[in-house]
Amino acid sequence: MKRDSKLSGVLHVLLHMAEIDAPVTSETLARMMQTNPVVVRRVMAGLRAQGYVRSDKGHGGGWTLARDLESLTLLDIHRAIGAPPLFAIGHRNEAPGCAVEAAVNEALDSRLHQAEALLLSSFGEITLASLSRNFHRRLAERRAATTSGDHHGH
Amino acid sequence: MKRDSKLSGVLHVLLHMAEIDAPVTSETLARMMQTNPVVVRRVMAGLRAQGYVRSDKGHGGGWTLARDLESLTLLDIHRAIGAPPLFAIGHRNEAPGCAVEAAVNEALDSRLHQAEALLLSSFGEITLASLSRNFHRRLAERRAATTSGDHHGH
DNA sequence: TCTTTCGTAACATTTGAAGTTACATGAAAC
DNA sequence: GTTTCATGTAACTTCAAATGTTACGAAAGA
Repeated sequence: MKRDSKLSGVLHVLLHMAEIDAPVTSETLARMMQTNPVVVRRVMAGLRAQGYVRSDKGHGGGWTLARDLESLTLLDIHRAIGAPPLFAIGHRNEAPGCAVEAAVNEALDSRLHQAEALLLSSFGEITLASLSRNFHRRLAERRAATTSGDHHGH
Repeated sequence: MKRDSKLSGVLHVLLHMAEIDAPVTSETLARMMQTNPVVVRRVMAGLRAQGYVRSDKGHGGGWTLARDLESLTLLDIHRAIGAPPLFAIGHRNEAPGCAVEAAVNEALDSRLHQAEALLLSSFGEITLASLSRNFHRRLAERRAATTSGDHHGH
């Protein structure tokens, strides 16, 4: 079972867009995500439908953030890309005539739903802005490490 | 992304075996799980390796429970079938040179791990015996409903 | 009008799970 | 002992879903 990395890919792209502050083409984003422009458009379409990003055609066109990162959470993004199933496990038949099946499904489903609720609510608490801050902190650390390695430290 | 239903399938099978109290062939189990005998053997092999079930060849052979259902939890079963990934989402590259990627991965992974821990621990609290009790309760209810429908109620 | 860029349908590729076949091994029945 | 029933397992095939690709249309600016 292959893992869906749409969410992670989109987040990656959005954070990069926040750094650039000018329309970015699908072509460029595709290179960042190591994928294809068409795939980018496909997934970004969901974000546009929610008004999180804008797309413009023609010269100088491309994708632009339409919202403050502070106002966007992982949950928003997850929903915008179609709220794909979070879990890799589940049960087989939805309408079990078998009482054993029903008992198993009930037990599994209740725990799965509980875990899902927790996960989604934690997604709701993470803003893209906080991810961006985390990113900048890393950049700074990385720069500091490099500088000291170059014997330019104090 | 297709959902893995091994866990649910195996639970189904184990509960049925508990009812039968005689060796059950892969053939029979396969019919219960609506699959193929070889697939059954494949997944049951993991349970046998843990000593949860026994298999015997030849006439009158088949699969037998080797443990009290009270001593088995969903977590045990999950591990016995190879502890397949619980989540359908994840990130792309494990070794990100990109600081954005690192920030995104950290945020996602930490929440995912947290949710996973919760889910696994809840699996650890559900015994197969409790599932079996749930199953018998359902049977009784179903029987009661049928009886009253047949005008045999008091 | 020509180039750029998105929009999207249709098709191709890939990948991993699941299913299948085939044959070997071992145990009980006869 | 040999026949039948059952598991063990490797190898192969099939299938489904995700992803990638091609192709062409629409809109916007140069």
